[in-house]
Amino acid sequence: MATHELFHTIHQLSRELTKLINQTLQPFGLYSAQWAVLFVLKEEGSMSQSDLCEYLAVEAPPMTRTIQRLIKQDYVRYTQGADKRVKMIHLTEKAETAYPEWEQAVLSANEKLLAGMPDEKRIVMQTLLASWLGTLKGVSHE
Amino acid sequence: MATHELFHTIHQLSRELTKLINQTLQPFGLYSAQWAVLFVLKEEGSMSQSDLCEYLAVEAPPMTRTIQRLIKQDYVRYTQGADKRVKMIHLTEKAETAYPEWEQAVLSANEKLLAGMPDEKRIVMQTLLASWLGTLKGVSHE
DNA sequence: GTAAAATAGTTACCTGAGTAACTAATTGGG
DNA sequence: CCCAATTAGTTACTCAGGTAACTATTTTAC
Repeated sequence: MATHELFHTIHQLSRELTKLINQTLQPFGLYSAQWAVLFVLKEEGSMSQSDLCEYLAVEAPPMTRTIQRLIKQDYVRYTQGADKRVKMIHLTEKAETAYPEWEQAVLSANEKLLAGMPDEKRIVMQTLLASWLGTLKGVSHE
Repeated sequence: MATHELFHTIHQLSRELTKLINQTLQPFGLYSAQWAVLFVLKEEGSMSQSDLCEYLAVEAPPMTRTIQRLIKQDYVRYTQGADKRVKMIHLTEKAETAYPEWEQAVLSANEKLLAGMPDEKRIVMQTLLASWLGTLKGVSHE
């Protein structure tokens, strides 16, 4: 039973997807981790940094770094909430303006990545993977 | 069509799997990337570094680093081939001796990671993922 | 037979993510 | 009310992977 093959396939897929998304974003000076944040902020509006972490299932330190880079590029800003510990993150005008172009590039890349995969298969896969991830997250908390 | 959700699930799975394998290997002072190399060398015997790269679908520089760490721990050694550019990598006695213990730990971890996943589903998933990866690798070469 | 192209590995530097240890602010218990 | 515990975020350091540029060999082509 070659379980390691399954794991290896998943790692490779993850790397391959990131690589191709990064290639897509390169003309805009963005990277995949930044795009994930921009995407969530566009969907959800203003969010605290820890909410972003939870949403994207990432620890706090990588999020700090990603946001600092986005701030440097003036795509994101924060405002202090009533709770002075919290940084509420939101998109800048500059990001809102550029967003549609980014989105179109990413959407068309996604399409290419899934070309030749019938919706039916995609949904089966997504369902299986999501349920597996769910049980895994349980395992690690024991 | 939430394709980003599928991608996000795969990234998370990849990270979660690595995390749990690293936890399993920690008592032995090993990391997942090192284990992958040790496993292949055990299966295949002596291999050149570039063959290892190809087999594990990893670029040369990470492989150099992983092997250098394994050499430092005296789990691996290289001998120069007829072609002086090539380094043939092989396990040391020390690694051969310790291997069964490592293997058992990893196998039992793998079982835990797949607990609750019927073989049938696992195979469907593996098949879908592998065929997707295959087409993806084609896309990036265009 | 030698100069150019290809190949194996390394070095330097980058993204992405993790843990541990820290600071600053807030909440709760006595 | 005030001190302890918790929470939000940062800093420092690590692993895993990637690209670009390099060295040292080996092939290939002329």
